[in-house]
Amino acid sequence: MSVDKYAQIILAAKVAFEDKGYRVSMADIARRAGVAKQTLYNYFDNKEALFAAVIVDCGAEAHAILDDATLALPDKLEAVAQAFRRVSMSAQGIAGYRAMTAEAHQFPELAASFYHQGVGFLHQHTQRWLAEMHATGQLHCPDTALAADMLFSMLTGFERSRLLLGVAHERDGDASRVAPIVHAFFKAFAPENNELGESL
Amino acid sequence: MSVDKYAQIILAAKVAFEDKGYRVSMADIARRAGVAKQTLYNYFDNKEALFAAVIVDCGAEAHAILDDATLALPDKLEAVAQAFRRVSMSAQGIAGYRAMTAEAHQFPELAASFYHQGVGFLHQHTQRWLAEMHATGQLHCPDTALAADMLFSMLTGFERSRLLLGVAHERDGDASRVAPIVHAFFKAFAPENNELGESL
DNA sequence: AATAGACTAGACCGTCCAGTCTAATTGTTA
DNA sequence: TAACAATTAGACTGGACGGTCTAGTCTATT
Repeated sequence: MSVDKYAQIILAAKVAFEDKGYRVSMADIARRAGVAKQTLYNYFDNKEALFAAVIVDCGAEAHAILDDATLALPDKLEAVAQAFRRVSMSAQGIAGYRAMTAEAHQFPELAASFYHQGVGFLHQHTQRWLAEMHATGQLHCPDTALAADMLFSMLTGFERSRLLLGVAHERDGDASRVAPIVHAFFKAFAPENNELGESL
Repeated sequence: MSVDKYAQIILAAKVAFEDKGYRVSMADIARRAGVAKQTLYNYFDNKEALFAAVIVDCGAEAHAILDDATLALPDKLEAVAQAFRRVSMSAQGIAGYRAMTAEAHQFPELAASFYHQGVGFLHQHTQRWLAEMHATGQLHCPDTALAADMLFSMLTGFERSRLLLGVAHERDGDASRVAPIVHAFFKAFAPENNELGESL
């Protein structure tokens, strides 16, 4: 029962689940890990436990990256947005999202933790930060939950759908969109300190 | 081979796929349809064909609603946004999205048509309309593809994730968010006819 | 009454898979 | 070297499922 083998199994299982979803057979995972099937069962009680471990691992990974990025928050929202986008729109991010959403019914508590460890956490942070900006008059943003939703929606939303559906590929998830999105966000929530006609 | 039975099967299969994803057994679908398993195979060559028929049916349904809504486009973007949101965030919309994205690898051409019949179509329309608005100076929106992405992202994006992951339920997909989102969109793409300092 | 075609119920086949079991092998420690 | 734990390959079980087939029913048309 070595740590190496554990990591090796988790890694292979992660790739396998990303590749084929929860459907991959345990035999397939064992083959990818270069390990006997029984060894999987030495480390994990059953397939669900292995899947859960993989998801938790992904969550921890994402959490670490995002947690790191949020340190920059007061200064640079854009850096946080970049990090979020890098995590979410990577091939692994998309595959993980697909796998987790597909199985959310079967593993509700796991799905919830996937959310809260990942983007939900970032969402919370951002809300606090928006509230500050609102209080100091730098933004006009009374509904921080809605505003945070809008921001993170723009950073993944529609492109993610295209990636999930296989309509677009890879290169779409590049970083060049972050700046205009963040810019648009600030403009949308700029304080109304002049006579802007809001025609609609 | 009656039209009734066909519709009956499609309907039951739609509910079944929404409920359990592509995994539902044909026996289950037959049971729900109140029909013998063999009858399914009288109407459809195999499970894939049945799934495809269901997806096409959903696509047609969504397309009809959205096509209708786009008639209002020059006047009321908000009405279109409402329609889009109603389709996307309904329980069926979410379940269908989940089922289709989960199986996109297995049915790439089907996934593509799902996209193009649904939101992709709306996206195209909106782009043309944004281009017009940009040309007449009503909006400042040089990259219409990006802007349309941002709009539709905000209308579903983050909330859809919560619904897919089972973190939020139903009521989130309500209509009250459309107005502020559309408002924010217009503000973000308002023409820059004054000395707004764009600090970021 | 006879014919044809759709329908039903359920048995059945082959395949795949989660999970168990066993026997042999390897590696480590004493 | 001896003992022990971890690992391996692979056979095996039980069950689910896609898909086929069959025997027989029901309905409408001729």
